[in-house]
Amino acid sequence: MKKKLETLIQKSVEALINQEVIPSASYTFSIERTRDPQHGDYATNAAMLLAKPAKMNPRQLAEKLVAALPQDSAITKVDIAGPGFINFYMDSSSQFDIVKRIHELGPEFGRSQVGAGKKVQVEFVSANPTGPLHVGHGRGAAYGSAVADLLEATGFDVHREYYVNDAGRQMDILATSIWLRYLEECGEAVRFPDNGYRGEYVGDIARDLFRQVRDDYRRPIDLVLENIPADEIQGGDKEAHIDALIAKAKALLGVAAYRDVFNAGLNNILEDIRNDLREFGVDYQCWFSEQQLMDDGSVEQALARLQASGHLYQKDGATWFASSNLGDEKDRVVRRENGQYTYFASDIAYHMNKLDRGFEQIIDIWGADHHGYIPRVKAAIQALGADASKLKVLLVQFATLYRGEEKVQMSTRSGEFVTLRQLRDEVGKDAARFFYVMRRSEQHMDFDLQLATSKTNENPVFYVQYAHARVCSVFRQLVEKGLTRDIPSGMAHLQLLSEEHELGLMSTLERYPEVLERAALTHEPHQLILYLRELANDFHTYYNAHQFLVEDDNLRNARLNLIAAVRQVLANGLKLLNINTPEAM
RNA sequence: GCCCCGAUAGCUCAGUAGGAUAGAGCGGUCCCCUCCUAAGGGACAGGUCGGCGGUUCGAAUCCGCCUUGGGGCACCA
Repeated sequence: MKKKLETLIQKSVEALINQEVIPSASYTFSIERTRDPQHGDYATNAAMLLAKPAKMNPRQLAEKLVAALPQDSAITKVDIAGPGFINFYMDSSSQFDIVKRIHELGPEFGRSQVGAGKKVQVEFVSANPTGPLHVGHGRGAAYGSAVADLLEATGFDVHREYYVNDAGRQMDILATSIWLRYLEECGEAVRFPDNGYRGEYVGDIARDLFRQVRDDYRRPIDLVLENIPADEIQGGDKEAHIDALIAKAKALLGVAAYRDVFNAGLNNILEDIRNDLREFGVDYQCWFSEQQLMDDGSVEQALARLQASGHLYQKDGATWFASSNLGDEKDRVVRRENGQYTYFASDIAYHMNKLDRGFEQIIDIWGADHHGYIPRVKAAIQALGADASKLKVLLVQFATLYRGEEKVQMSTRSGEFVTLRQLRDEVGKDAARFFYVMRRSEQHMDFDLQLATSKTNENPVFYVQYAHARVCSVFRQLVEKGLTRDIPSGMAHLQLLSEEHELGLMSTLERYPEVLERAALTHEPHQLILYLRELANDFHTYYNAHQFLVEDDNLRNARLNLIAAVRQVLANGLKLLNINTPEAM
């Protein structure tokens, strides 16, 4: 319809060019669905945009444009309004088709092929396996899976991935923390390091370990603390302190035993994260191990490639990547003076791997605090010979947690944080997902636990779910009242749906595919939420204004078909967001 | 200091390629169940769109400067 109008207006413009009213050139103008029904169904700003080249006032030009407009049966009326808008009123007989289309397509309604099978990878959450997921990760999980699901619904070939940072110092700190808790369990008088992981789960893992190996990994605490520099609270450096403890753990335990403690932590926590996400409705095609990149030589290969293309150099005993030539603000170390690769080195290898797997678009979803990291990764992609625009980094701002008025401080290390699992237990999966995705991802978000956990809270997810349940309820009432429903008859009498509420509802239904496509392409799932709230609102208003189960068979059947279409679209949207569609509440 | 993201109703936020009178939810005041779940609906009140310039027929939206909140600037991950 929009396209049709566009060609009609284009013809009109060409006519005026031929009459030399407007200088010859190609002009772009917009055609929009109007917000206010008083402005017809569609409007164009063509007259206002062409007023200047035509050296005429917009309203006069609009009149000429309208006069030159070819006749078309779909247009019932054309108006000139405001500063020079041309408003189009369309023939209403076609608007009923939407009810039929939704009925025919069912769950498929709204899905499309705009993605044309393009291979897209979406990497999200990728939290370090050093502790359970907290509510900050939850936002990334909800947002990332919504983006992936939207892309899939619009025809992209989507691959969801979690990058597991199972190598590196943080994991050693975890392993050492577990070992120290284990020593406590054995009866040693341990002083826990300031920089260790203090969460309860560390103790849990340690106790499990103790049950399995008893005293096998026990070493006298005096021996452990021998030659360890002072901790922060003792006036020393907490980093040096913990590093020395890690080294000592490795030395006293030996490779195999240390590995055992390390894996106890990794496997335990990873399993927990996996279950957590699965229960949250988030599934991955791949859990990608950083350690594997180290083990299979990918990191070396990646660096060799950068070396070969002249992007690496040595300085101060370290190996540097000359990223500042490629848009980064400074060069970055990839291999430390001590011979160890940096986290960035494995990330280069990881992105090389992504490129090699043939993804046409790579989407990384990160916490907003990592934004400074973007230029160097883009630089790496360029240095590897690919187009930096293949990588799209989407940032998710923190969800600031409140308990009533009080802000909840969160730190994984200190162990004072609210986990995603706790959140789910308190507010449920549906409310959690809905809340997280309701806001634009780059917007800071206040998540008041007390409000979200309150039973009496007016949770917006209920509002949408309730609309769905209400439709179901009407169909139950239909049976109870001994009335019948005839779908074909309803379709044949859709023109009886002439109430303002009904026409508005149909036009809202018609927008769903556009909303879905737009939400997917802009990576903005909140647009879908907004739409669902609007649709629910339209329905509730209609519900209050009119009776559906009326005596008149034809009208009743038509109305039932309309509300069935509403239910279908609500269900399609909610399912896409992995939110339940209750039949009764 | 440099970089990123914000600043819109009392609060939390939308605002679709610059468009017509800036919207919603919550909170406030008032109204609507002899009727398909009132977990609903309707009405009213509430705004210098952080500020000042600029671009133009037209700016919350684009550009510049400023104020202000958060975040980031490692041989940590």
